[in-house]
Amino acid sequence: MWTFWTRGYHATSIDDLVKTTGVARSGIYAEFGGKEEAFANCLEHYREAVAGPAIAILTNHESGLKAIRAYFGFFIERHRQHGLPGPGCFLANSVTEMAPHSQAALETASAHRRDLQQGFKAALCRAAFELNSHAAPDDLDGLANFLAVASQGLWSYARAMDDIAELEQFAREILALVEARLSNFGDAGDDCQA
Amino acid sequence: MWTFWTRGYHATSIDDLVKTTGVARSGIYAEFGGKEEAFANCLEHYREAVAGPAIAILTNHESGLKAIRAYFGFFIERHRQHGLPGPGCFLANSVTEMAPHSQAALETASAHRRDLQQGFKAALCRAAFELNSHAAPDDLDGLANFLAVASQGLWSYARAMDDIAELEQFAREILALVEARLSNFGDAGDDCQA
DNA sequence: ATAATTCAGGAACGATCGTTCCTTAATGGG
DNA sequence: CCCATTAAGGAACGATCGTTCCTGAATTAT
Repeated sequence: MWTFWTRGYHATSIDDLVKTTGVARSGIYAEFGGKEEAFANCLEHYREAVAGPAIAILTNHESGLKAIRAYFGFFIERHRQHGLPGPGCFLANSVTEMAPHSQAALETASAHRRDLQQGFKAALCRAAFELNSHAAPDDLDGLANFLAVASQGLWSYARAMDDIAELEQFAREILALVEARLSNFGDAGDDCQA
Repeated sequence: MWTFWTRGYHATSIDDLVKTTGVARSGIYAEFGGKEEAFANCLEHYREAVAGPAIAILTNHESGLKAIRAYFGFFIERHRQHGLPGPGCFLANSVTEMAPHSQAALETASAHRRDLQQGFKAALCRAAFELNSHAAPDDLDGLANFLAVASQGLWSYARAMDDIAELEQFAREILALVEARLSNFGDAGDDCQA
């Protein structure tokens, strides 16, 4: 999976897979059936083993705000350990490379985006309660969508950056924006006119 | 350029270029020297002919807020005309595909990111003045960085979406977030403690 | 009108691609 | 101890890759 993840589909040859995995040529075809199916398999495995646990952070914490902070903290910590530039998000990379020519990759990625958006939505609901925010459900949907886009953007940027401090600043800025917006909803009926 | 843009570097063959551009095989090598150089040339051309004018929107409007709104409006309008899924941002696509293995693509893209960030910064300075915001220069840097990341995320998402209304919602949410944060700075010394 | 020059178009090269198939070493049942 | 079964390792296939080179038609200068 790592090879597909870092190099992408087209830039990875069967020879590369043989060398990096140790599995013999025939083994790859016996187990998966070919390059395309092996790639799809890796994409699914990534969703379960990498993306899934990351999204689970959003639902594991009781506090919504802490959950969102923990999600971005996990992101930063991961890149602090592995170093920059990172491999990015395998799903996002694949969509960029394959879409709009591969329907399968597109569907897998949109399923992932839905999961991520729902995770953020659930955390935001709790956060809005904690902050006594008067945000409407539609507002939280919009915020959740935004957080999904922003976090995907962060993952993508991590593939092309070499300064972890800059990445941290981005993450902090996103958190500050969301908190400001949430409290903006909360104050909406009190002292603001918008 | 369009072929490289939509399909990416590795998935585009010289045959594809011959068929889509009409230029003969030898012409491509006579004019550019090879596939890699042709790709680099397209990347530079994209920066000048596509990314440049888009960034110029941010500096052309006198009003900072209008400039930022116009930038995202241009983005939406472009995708409304061309239809979804769009080709994404050629520079961002290339970074995702080539980084971290191609230093050249990485440098071109980071130069683009700097341009975009500076464009947003200039517009934000004017916007902060318009709104009587008390945001510090560092705050505006952070906001500009955020806007750069978010707009890149939007371009990337446009490559994998088919509903323009959803794209519009994302753009509106980003604008709302930035405006909320700007006015949050403005109120910082008045009735908030953060 | 003729000769020199240019450049599009395509044939052909070696390398590498994804895939298939055959050989061979390891394993388990008789 | 011997044979049937399995799976790994690598040779080899046609197709396609990026690149080079050659041919022939169009153009320009003399």
